[in-house]
Amino acid sequence: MRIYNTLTARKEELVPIEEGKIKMYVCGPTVYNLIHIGNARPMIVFDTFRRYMEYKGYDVTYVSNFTDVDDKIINKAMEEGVDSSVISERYIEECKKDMAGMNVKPATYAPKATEEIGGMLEMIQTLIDKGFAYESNGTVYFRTRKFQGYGKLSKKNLDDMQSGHREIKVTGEEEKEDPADFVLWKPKKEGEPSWQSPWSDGRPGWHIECSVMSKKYLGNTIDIHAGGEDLIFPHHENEIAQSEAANGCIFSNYWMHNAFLNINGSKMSKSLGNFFTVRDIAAKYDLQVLRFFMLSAHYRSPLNFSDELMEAAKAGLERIINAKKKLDYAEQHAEGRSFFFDEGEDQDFGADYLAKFEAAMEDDCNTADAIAAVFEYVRAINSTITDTSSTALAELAEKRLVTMCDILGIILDKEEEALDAEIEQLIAQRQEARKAKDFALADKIRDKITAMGIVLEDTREGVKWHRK
RNA sequence: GGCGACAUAGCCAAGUGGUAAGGCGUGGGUCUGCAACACCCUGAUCACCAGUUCAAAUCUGGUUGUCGCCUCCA
Repeated sequence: MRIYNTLTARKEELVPIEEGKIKMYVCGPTVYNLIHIGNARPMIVFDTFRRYMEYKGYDVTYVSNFTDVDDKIINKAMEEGVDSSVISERYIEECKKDMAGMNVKPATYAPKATEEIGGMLEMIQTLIDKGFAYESNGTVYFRTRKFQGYGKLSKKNLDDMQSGHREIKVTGEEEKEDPADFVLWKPKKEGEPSWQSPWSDGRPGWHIECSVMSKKYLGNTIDIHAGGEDLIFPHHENEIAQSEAANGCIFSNYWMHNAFLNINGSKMSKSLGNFFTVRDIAAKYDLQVLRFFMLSAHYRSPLNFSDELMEAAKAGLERIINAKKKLDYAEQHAEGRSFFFDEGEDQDFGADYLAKFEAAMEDDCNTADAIAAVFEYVRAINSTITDTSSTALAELAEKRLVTMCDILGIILDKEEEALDAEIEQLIAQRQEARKAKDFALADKIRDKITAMGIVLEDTREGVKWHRK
């Protein structure tokens, strides 16, 4: 498998530290609100990457944190007059619901920053002891210039940055030795959550959290660290500085970053009024549609979001689901168990499409190309498999289709909750009317059923239906 | 000001040296009582200019345009 490594700026063969195992860390959300669809992109693409690696037989340890101590959480808590843990716990739960809806597998470990303070205190102390950090009035800063590799991920150098740097006068800023230094620990203000430390009662800086959680659950050197491209600088650059300075070894061998999701061509923001939470989308679509939509472009390309594109994604996904239904039907009505004589050339049906699918995934997780293979396979299924095919052929075809969709995290036979007795009765009545060639009545009944959100399909084999 | 990405049919999107995958949509057809599903047919010379090459969407230089990061941010 080849993946694009931000650190080296090229595609590289993925060689795990330990054969057959992948240790990866994906930066998780700050839980101060419902997650938005931009948050969903890394969750979906890296979950898909994980699924593919697991399909290939790798033992993947997947760590994704929740940042549950942060200014935004504290502000929200103050607004509501509750403890900040009330806010973070609430949105962690909501986030998990959204992830389930998008069929994102739970991480192997999903640590919360507030439960890892001990490790942070240790790492900060190590950095101070090694001369990479210093304390001033209770605040601990990282001595950026002391770390020689600083800028290697984002390809920035400290001197360039300075020229374009705006004047930022935040409290405490004057106490920095250098403007590029960043906070590892800061003292609490009144009413803020805090932990005791040798330097002050306070809380950790954002960057140190990930360094520590990665180290605890995955070790000093990991295979892959991933996240949104906006995290490259400063977050990931700072993580590298902290971890490598403290641990004395490479932090992560590969860095993967997904591009941003835009809304109607511009960046999503509350002020522009184009801000959508995953929950907003769930009100209108099955979240599988959102997932499918996200995978329709390469993860490193900017992706635009709009109603029109969601509708197109929905239509495409339905095409795949229809093929699965067709196979289910064929299996149930097959005329013979084993392959028929004239199916000789189909005994490895789908192998070439699966190969194409895998080849696409091998090339930096090219899901857009992989989906093209799925569609080509769907066409092949639709035009060669019928209810007169053998069960063996239909099952083989289905197995391969499901394999591909499992990797993409698409569930083909979701739903079909039992029909209400009422709807079932209506369908029966309509069939009666059709038999009697009373098509006016039949159409009237169908309109009624349609109004209930059910789409009927009359096929040679009988009436099929699905929810709109 | 510094760093970087991108520009492919109506829309979305693969393809990074050998004469353009796939999806949605449109139009035509087959099937069907009709509709839906499905199938068949239907569409681009790849922003522009110059260059390298037997050969470029694909490499080089330039032009134009769009976007991102440099500040909390997926």
